[in-house]
Amino acid sequence: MSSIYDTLNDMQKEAVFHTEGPLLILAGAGSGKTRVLTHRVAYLIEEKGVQPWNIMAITFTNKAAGEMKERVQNLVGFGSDQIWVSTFHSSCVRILRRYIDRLGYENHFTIYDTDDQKSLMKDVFKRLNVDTKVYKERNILAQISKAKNDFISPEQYAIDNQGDFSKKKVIECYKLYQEQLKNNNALDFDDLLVKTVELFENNKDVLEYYRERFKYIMVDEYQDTNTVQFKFISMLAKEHRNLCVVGDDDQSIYKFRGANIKNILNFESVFTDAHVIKLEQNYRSTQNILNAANEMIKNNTERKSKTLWTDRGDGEKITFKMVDFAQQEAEYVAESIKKYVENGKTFKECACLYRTNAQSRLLEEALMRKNIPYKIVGGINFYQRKEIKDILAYLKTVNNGVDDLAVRRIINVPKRGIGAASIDKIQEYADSRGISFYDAARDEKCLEYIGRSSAKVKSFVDLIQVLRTKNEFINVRELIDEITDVTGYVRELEAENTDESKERIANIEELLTKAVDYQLKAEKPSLNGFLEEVALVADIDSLDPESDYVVLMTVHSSKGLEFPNVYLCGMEDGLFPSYMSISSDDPLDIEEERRLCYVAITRAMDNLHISCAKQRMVRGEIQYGKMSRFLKEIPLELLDTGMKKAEPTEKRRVTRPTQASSARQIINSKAFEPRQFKVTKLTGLEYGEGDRVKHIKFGEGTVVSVAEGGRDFEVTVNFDKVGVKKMFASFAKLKKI
DNA sequence: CTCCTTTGTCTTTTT
DNA sequence: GACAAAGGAG
Repeated sequence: MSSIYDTLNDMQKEAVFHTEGPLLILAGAGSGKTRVLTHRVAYLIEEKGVQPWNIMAITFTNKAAGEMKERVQNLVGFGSDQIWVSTFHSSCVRILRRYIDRLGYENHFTIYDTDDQKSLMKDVFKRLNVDTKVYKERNILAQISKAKNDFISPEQYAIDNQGDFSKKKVIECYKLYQEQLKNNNALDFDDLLVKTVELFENNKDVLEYYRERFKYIMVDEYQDTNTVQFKFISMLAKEHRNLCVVGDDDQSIYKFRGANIKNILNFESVFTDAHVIKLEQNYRSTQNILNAANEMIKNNTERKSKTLWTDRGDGEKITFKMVDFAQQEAEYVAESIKKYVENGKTFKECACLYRTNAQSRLLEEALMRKNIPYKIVGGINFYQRKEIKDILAYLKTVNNGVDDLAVRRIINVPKRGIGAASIDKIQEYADSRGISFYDAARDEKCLEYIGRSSAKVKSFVDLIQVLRTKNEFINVRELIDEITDVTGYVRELEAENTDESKERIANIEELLTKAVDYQLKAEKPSLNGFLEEVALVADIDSLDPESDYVVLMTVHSSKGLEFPNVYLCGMEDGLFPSYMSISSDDPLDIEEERRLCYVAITRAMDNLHISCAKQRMVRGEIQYGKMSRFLKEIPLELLDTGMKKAEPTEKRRVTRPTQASSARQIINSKAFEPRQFKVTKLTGLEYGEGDRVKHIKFGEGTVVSVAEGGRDFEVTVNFDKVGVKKMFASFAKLKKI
């Protein structure tokens, strides 16, 4: 009898069937870990009788969560919406919305992004008379973030760094920063985790509740978890101990954000009875690409040994191109993509990866010149744009009157003649009374105190009050319309009539679309819910698999993705690896860069192009770069430098650590041609489009479409009773009737 | 109070 | 080279 689990290899099966107790899955790049996770969820529900709501799966991005949800849905069908599949951050928000009042916050708290944090810190600096020549907001925030990621409170931080004079200011700032956050009823990203763990520590009943609820916990990208995140999941898993973590120590690339690689390296010593499974078979890339990745990553000392192999065959060599100027590199990439597509391929198969966001500009220009559709991920996020932040600040003000940051942002946007002097006076009044900025602005006595421009402040307050009243009756989209209309925000932009202002209007319109989307999607739409969703999206979440465009992004953003045709640009010493890591006295910094490079290489399925430029502009200065040291770690036989000097005999000397016989390679390489794939597979199904079929759970229905996906068929069926469902053919066990 | 010019800083990566 | 902060003129 066949089942969905037949399509898994032995190691994957072992991981899926091992359901009880701690489990560490070391999953190399492209080894099908998402398949393992989704099948494991299916197995728990279908075979072990676990209730869907007893399962929690944590991913890193919303995109990964969404994909996982969908794939689980296809496998399980029933009750899958009861499983918690979400990111660390949104899980925490969900918990905090319910219980944060126990920590003295209000449940409709706002979430501060990096820009908000900076503004708040600026304010803290002002209050503490911090010399901005000596201290930088970013730097202090980084230190605070580090403390938070290690779950160190301001009080503890003060004790730990008592004698350290250089930390004196940081201690003060951390304390006041945290107080201000609370006054504004706001949490920053790190707080979401910290406050949840705090909540668990101080409220045993809450912890008990979630422990009972999440009997089975799975964590994806485990190598990138930090100490608080580890605390969060280990607290939850303590009772039932069914904690399954999936990760790859070679892909740990978020140390700068507090990720603790020890979480994965020491998993077995913390959970002494942990079962460990290695997934080393790669289903994504050609052997040439894997060899390059393997050879390079070997140079790292801190890792669990692991060698990826595939039975896909050697494939194409990796092309390497060195040019004189960075512009030529971009030109070369664009030209190569153009040729690639002319050969019957698509744009969306291509991705350009780079170390820093700044590199995107040249590529963008080159692609534009050649009329190649593209999308840039990262850089300036949609929600970081001025006009969007302004509108959101209005929404926040309407939603949460104590978010001083939001109120101060918009009190004079668009210009109302309320200047810095008036704002300072209101703030002064608010501080002396211990009330919020907005409440001060509403106060009659405060208006008297301001003097001249008090009428303008009054009309601003009236405006907000009207919006608040209206908010009771209208939805988010209508509220945004109301705001842009009544403030004249859009009208002002229209009058400007420049390219820039037109783009801003378009962005506001896009925000409206997003509000409508939210309205339709959310179970219980609310202003608060909208703001929350908006705060937690990452740029990568917006990647649309349907649209045909080249994707441009940093290597960091590319983690977890795969593309048939990958361009790795700017492979120069000082850029990749970064100058910071080269000049660092910690040799482990360069290892992190090497892992990053490993991630980059392993994104490629069929073709990998590496390029570098001898000269490029960085920060308005010309930099002369040498070829990246990482490139020299790739065996020369794997590279095609385009100089035709490689003799054919060299081909056979390619290191091949696997047993894959050449006969098998030929068979397999053929199997990857789409046409053949279709023919062999289609004959295996007894039903097709339009046929009536029967499903064990869903009853009878009509087949809408059959699509090939991975190693299986994805069948879409419109069931008479439950509607349209997507599922895998081998699992659905549909019977033709 | 606002607009314009000058000055300084930043660049590694982001939920 | 871009962008924000600061300073100066109207």
